[in-house]
Amino acid sequence: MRDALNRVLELAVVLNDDMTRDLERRGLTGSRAHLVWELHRRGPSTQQALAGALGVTPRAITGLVDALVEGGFVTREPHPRDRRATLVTFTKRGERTAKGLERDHIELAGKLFGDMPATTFRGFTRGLDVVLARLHEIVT
Amino acid sequence: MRDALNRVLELAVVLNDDMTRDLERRGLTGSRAHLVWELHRRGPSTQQALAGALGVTPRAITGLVDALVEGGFVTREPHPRDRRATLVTFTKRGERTAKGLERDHIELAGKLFGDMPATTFRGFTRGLDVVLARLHEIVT
DNA sequence: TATTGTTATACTCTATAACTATA
DNA sequence: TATAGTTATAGAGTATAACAATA
Repeated sequence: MRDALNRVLELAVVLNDDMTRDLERRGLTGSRAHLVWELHRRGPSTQQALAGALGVTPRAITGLVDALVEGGFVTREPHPRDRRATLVTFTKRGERTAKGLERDHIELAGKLFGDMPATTFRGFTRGLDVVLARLHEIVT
Repeated sequence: MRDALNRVLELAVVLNDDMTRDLERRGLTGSRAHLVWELHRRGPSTQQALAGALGVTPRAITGLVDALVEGGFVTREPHPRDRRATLVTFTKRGERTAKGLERDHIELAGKLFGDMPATTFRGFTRGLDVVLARLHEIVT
């Protein structure tokens, strides 16, 4: 069991390193890519909404949006009905980048699972579900 | 396949959050715990050796060791045969903490896998091995 | 000359708290 | 009063580069 946990942790680390390298190729850090990912799912969003989605404080969002504006990925647009708020909105480049992230995600899933025998894949995902359920019990 | 990747990523995130909470209870951050873990495996080590083990620069080790000395987990002892080097060495508290980390690790593995049916566990670990192998191919 | 660990400097991410403008 | 986002300040982790002491 300890070995299984070690391999799960190894998977997490190597996966993170690999994904980080891909993000850097697209001019993003992990945190900035996370924001781009959520913005892609939600459409133009207030910074409050993004803070909730990413689980960080509004102050952290200010920094991430500053960097993404600087990099030409997003703009801050005035909220149509609340002059306190801004709507973080993709530029063309941001849109392209978000779609690229999605392609990377699909491609990675294919590389990891694509040529895995169906029975192995089912066994893996079944175990994964059980582990995730246990983990959520622990956290609660 | 995309869903399987998403669940692997979810596992990584929740596992990391859970372990981080446990580390904080022991007065450690993730990076400092990583150093403690390696020191436990290797015994008293030079900062160069720790930099290699953790995959960071010697400068980063200086900061981590400073914090661990401050927290009473380790001391810097003179190297017996090389006056340039220091041997990072556990205090009693550091020793106890390292053993505590090991117990936490075993306990977590037990919670995650302990009551899993043997066939489910085997299916999971087999899939895990395949995924890890694919991932290491990708990274290479 | 090469290595060990330091200081100097900088960047990313995060947090809390005080503040401005608006609701 | 409450909310959206900012500035101010701080801490953790990391990197590169220049440097001192020692090998």
